[in-house]
Amino acid sequence: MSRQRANPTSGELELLNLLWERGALSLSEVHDQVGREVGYTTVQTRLNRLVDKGWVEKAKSGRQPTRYAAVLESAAVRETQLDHFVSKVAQGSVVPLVAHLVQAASLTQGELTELRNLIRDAERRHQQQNEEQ
Amino acid sequence: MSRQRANPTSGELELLNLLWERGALSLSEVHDQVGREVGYTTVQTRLNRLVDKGWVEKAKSGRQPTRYAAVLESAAVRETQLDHFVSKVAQGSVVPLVAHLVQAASLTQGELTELRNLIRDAERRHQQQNEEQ
DNA sequence: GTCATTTTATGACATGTGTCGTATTTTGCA
DNA sequence: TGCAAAATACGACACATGTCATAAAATGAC
Repeated sequence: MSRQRANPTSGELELLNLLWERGALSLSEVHDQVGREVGYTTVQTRLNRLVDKGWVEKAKSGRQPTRYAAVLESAAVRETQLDHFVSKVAQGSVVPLVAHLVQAASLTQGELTELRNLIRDAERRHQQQNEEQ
Repeated sequence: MSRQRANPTSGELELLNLLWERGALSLSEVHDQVGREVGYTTVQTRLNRLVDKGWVEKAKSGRQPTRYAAVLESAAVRETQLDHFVSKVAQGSVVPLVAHLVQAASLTQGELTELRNLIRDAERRHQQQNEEQ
């Protein structure tokens, strides 16, 4: 897996997400698992373009059909996209963004607790930095 | 302003952000304030395409040059984009997303407090729902 | 070994967006 | 009023991406 900077479109992400979730897949498997009607060779073309970009790898083993596997790390891509989102879309303002998230996304009790701990840790780090000065 | 669903590209957002921040601008003003080298007529074309989409409005008053103004509400667009982001990019998992935010974005003490309150409110709403059952 | 099925290679077209050049129109000043 | 500058209209090209058709090659069942 590679942590290279990459900014896939939402269509490219459609395929990458599949490969991240299910691991290396053959073309026909990808085609089957794309959850909508789309031509077989359409998927083929798109997958191969991902290969050209170095985001996906082809591996042929024996007589099995070639399997496609994600080269990029999902976490790295998501972080890149998030950073891009914050700077270009949210214009750097994080609070309204999170506000919408905790309201629109119906989070479980457990998730809310996790978030609370996250904030608490960040506040502690802040506290420490202030004391060090 | 309109709350219609819209999914501008990052290039379109470049112009929309300007109009949201500075209000209605003439073409030459937009051109001046785009923070990079780009042809005058390039900006013209892009702005007019935004008009064709109904996302921006042209208003000519007297002999002043036409002014372009955003039709869309910034908050609505950002929310739409965020929802899209959560479902397509983050695959619905909000916690790691917020985790990256509170770590990467260097938030102020005040912002952290706001976030903590946000979470607290959401937890209270949760609590109430449980009691009602 | 033949043949239907599956896999793979290639080429092509449409659309959206970014880019700009040129030409026309409008404005405002001398 | 005439003319330079500013504003506007319009067309064109490039590139990325989504879409697919067609054809060739590989595979496997008989």
